[in-house]
Amino acid sequence: MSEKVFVSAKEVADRAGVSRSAVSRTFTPGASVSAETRRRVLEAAEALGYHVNELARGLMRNESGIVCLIVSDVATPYRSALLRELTLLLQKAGKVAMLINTDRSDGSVDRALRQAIRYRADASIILSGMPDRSIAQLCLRSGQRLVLINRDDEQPGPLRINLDDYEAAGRVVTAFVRAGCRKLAFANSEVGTPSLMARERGFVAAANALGMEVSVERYGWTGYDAGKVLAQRMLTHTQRPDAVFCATDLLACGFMDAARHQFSMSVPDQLCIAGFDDIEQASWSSYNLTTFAQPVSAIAFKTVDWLSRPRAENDDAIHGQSIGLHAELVWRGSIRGG
Amino acid sequence: MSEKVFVSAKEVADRAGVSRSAVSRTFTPGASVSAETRRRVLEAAEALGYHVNELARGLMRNESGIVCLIVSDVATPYRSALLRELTLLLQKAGKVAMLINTDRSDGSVDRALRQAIRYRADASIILSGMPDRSIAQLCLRSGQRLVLINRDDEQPGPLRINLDDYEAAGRVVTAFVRAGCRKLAFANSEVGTPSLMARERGFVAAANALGMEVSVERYGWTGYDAGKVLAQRMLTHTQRPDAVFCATDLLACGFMDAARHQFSMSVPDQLCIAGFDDIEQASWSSYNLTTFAQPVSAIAFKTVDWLSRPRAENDDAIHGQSIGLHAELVWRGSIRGG
DNA sequence: TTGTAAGCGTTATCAG
DNA sequence: CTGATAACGCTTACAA
Repeated sequence: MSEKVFVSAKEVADRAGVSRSAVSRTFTPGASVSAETRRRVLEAAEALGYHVNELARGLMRNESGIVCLIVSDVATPYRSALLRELTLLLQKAGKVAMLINTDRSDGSVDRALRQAIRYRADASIILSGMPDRSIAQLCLRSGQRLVLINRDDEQPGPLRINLDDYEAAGRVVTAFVRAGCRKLAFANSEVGTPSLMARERGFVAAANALGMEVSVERYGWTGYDAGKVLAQRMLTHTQRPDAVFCATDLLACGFMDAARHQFSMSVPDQLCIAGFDDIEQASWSSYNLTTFAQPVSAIAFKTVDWLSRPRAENDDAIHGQSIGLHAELVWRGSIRGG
Repeated sequence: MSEKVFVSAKEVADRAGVSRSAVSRTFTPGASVSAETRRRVLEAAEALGYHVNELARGLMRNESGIVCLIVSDVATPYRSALLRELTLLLQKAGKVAMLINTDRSDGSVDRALRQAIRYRADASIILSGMPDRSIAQLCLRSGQRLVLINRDDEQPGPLRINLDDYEAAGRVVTAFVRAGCRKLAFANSEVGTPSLMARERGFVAAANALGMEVSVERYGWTGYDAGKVLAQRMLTHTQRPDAVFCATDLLACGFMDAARHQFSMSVPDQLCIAGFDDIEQASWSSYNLTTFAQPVSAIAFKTVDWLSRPRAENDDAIHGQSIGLHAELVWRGSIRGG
């Protein structure tokens, strides 16, 4: 027993003694129904436990209300924070989020986009990875909207939101120099996404402009463990750095822990550290990390706002629209002399 | 321009010179199509960029492939870890996850379940909050499957997965006593969910059984900040505890930071601390927290496994099925003498 | 193996 | 304001 049996509009209509169109109209926001009909329909619906079938509605309206969130590393502080904001705003806008985890296997962003198409998602938001050009084009041709968050600005997609990683990284050089640091280092992961590389390039360039060399090291993924390993490598050099900019807060936490607990260095006295993302842990008093804040709310707001707007207005489908957001430096205690 | 125009099976059929049923059959796993027809359909589909419309398919099959994840505090380490496992396994099982964030406003679990019904979800997995009995019954009556993770065991739902919170909490008393602690304390939040309260009761009961009193304090939400506040309150008592069990790792991290940085206490020498959840940060060397591991993978596995199984087999819809999972104590450095 | 036709639960159109 | 009727894109007997 217990097959899936949902009650349909016809049953409600029968019970309320009206036509099925009347039922449909009752549940369509801007439709004309008399108060009396409406009342009777609502009553019958309540009694029967009727709920509009969004699948059928989507079929007719050619608009599913579904927005796909394509993301890897969901359990990471920054990603999950962005996820929280996005789902919240999407819901407020009457949309529903379909979450596609691209953690395992390669080319899974493409698979995710294909799934978005199969479910006739109104839009896809890509938080991780890069879609293949052809599949992205297919999405756009199908009339699906695409948002790329912190992806390469070269990637196709009608809305691209990017941070000023390069410039931000430059600003931290100034901070280090002001703190009296001379031997700068950059700790990066090997994943080499555009944002990460932009931070590295920006940091190195700004340092070079001041006539300083930067020792760069890359290892592993962008997590805590990689930060520890990076510290082990970089702090055993003959020339120990006195300031290190980590491409990510997670890296910074790992780096700091290793510096303190394995090399007995004091932060920020012997070593200044900066990170990027402003994850919650950066503010925990064990770390108290100076870092750049990802404007999570702003990113989510811009995204959903753009999605909620009518099509015609932003139909820059060929070139795409690019929004640049600013990463604010959050001063805490890991750089001397805030 | 750029209305949503997806290519339909009819167009593929026309191009391939076959009937539309042939197309349908080609994309239905166990259907009989000749190799030649199949090839031509696939070719046409590829050329046109055709993708099955899951909305329409769901309408016919009465099975959407959608599973709703109802959750609050997504950005929290434990929750996001569970989310990661669930989405991954669901995808592997050919399902797709719809994420409903219940952070804001009350009664939103009910709203979420209603949405699950509207999208004809095959199942809903509830990670936070409690559904109203009536709406839960409606889901079940509609043939939607319900899974409750770490909710009250009294709640309705055919699959309930729960931890042995009560017993686990008892085991930490033993650990504290073995470490020579005499003044036990329990730091809890005010949210009072069943799991949290079970930990508190289990801890107090086990301590009482050994003739020890426990000072219990409750404050705020289950986060880091609340942990700090709890420490400030509990460590200014005339009778300072020498061991504290925090209902959550997040609370424990906050508590530990406050104890060290504001009260200059050393952990575990002057104060033993235990937490619950085994979030990633618990293993970071600044905390090195002894804690209970949430069996995240097991939870996700049990859930998806149950969902993948045919209906008849587990149609214990009235009583529901209850799975008890064990929380393993992870020994680290925050209790003396591991 | 194939095509034809009916039907899934909606909404949109169009008379009344 | 209301009710018939025709889509929407798909699956699935049923018949060939």
